[in-house]
Amino acid sequence: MAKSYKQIPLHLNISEQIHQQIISGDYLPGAKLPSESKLIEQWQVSRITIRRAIANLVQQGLVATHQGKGAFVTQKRKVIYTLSNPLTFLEDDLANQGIELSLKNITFEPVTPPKEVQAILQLPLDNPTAYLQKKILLTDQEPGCVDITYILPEIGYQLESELKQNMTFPILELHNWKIERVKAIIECTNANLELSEYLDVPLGHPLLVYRHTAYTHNRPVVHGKSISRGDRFCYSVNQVETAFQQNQD
Amino acid sequence: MAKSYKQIPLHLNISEQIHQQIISGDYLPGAKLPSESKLIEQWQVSRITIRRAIANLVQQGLVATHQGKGAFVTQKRKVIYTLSNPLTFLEDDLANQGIELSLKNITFEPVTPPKEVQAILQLPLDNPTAYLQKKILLTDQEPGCVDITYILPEIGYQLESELKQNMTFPILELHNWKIERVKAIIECTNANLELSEYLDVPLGHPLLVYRHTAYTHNRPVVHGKSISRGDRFCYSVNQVETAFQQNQD
DNA sequence: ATTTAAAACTTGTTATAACAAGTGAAGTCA
DNA sequence: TGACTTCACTTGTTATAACAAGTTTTAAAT
Repeated sequence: MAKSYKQIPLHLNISEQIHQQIISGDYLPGAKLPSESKLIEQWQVSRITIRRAIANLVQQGLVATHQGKGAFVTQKRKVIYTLSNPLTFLEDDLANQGIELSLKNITFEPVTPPKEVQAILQLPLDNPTAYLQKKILLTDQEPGCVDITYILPEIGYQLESELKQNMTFPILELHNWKIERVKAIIECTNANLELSEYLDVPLGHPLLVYRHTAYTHNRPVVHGKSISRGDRFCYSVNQVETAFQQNQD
Repeated sequence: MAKSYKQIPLHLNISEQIHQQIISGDYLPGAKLPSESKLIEQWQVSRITIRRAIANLVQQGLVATHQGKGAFVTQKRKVIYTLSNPLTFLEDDLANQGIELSLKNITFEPVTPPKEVQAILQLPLDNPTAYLQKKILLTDQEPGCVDITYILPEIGYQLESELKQNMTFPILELHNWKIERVKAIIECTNANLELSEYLDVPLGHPLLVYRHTAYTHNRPVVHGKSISRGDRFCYSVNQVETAFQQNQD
């Protein structure tokens, strides 16, 4: 029979207690939690409740489950993106942290972008075409970031082969498209189906989004977003008082 | 009887289709989805599957549920934090966007901070005390951000009443603690129990974290984190080429 | 007419049950 | 020995059922 419940649901109670056990070191990072059947035995509740409790922990990023294997405490060492000069944005940064960076191209094709993107890139109304590139950044062989970028057609056509194998900004820099300004928005979301497959994370996993537009001679050249695993990445900012007077516009 | 399932689970199929309906405008922001019983009728599946499908949408931030009322499509208009001068960090920023800012103090007390914080604030080893402040920032009367900050004891003692009612940085500035540099990390997580109560969001809701340390004359004065609702806030950055040569250190 | 109480919605929690499917170890056959 | 199969163990999906608890509408009582 279904039992009554008061203020705090059972599944929450259980997940909070396991949470405490993880924090206190009863389960170290990488360790395997007891199997569902053992937890059912231990807590004397139904499987649905245990599963809900574990789902809570997964949602909080403390635990990751693998079908057929078990539930494991996640170990988080975050990769730091430094928000200073956009050109050194990634490669040097990651190299300094001893992280191997590789790249996998998913899509590279001319498309008609959505209205907002057409406006941002100032595409001609009679032929609003741009190259759409999707690529996955792998850090230490694991997918960590999806990059979805719209590129001006002349650039995309000219640099296709290089853009497919390298980071965008350095390649532009190499070919006389000097990036002088980047406007960016940092936000967070949860993984949808497409992203969860690209990044190998469960649906709803927290993700960091870096939406950017890069300018050369006050002309937008690329616009897109980089979506990183929130459990593995973060952004670093240095705000200096003097920057206030200098970058006023 | 339980039916077989192939690659794509039913609940995912359903949530993706509802997702499409939301995107295509069948359900506008703020609109109410059909009730669970109607969706069960519509899709000819069990309640547990419909609930799982809706849970997926909630997890992705597309839908919010209210017991006794229903499930509603969320309407997102994000508040923008500009990462330029830390002093104007919030108040001016939000005022420009026509957003009313108010503040609710939760905690203000002297504590012995954790080891990492002691080191960052360079507290004396024989008496490692600092003020711990927790406050909630409300934008347009709704809780949007939790601020958890450790403050040097002399500052906390002197400015207690003012810090309880105002933003931290402007108050410090007013009293000869000129903030010259802020080191910050931006990351994202999902809401745990404490944060979900403070911010009035479901467990696992995506959150933006701004971890910062502020310096006066190369001395750390405050260290803490601001945790904002990921569905309502984002950070804006302007990366300018010239900034590279100037802020080298 | 206003207030109160009941009823009819809604979503939230929990239990039991069965089958699907990934993983790894033990055992079988060549 | 080596490749294959089988089995036991794991988590994943779905169904049915009952009760808890907010919310709104309706009906009753004053």
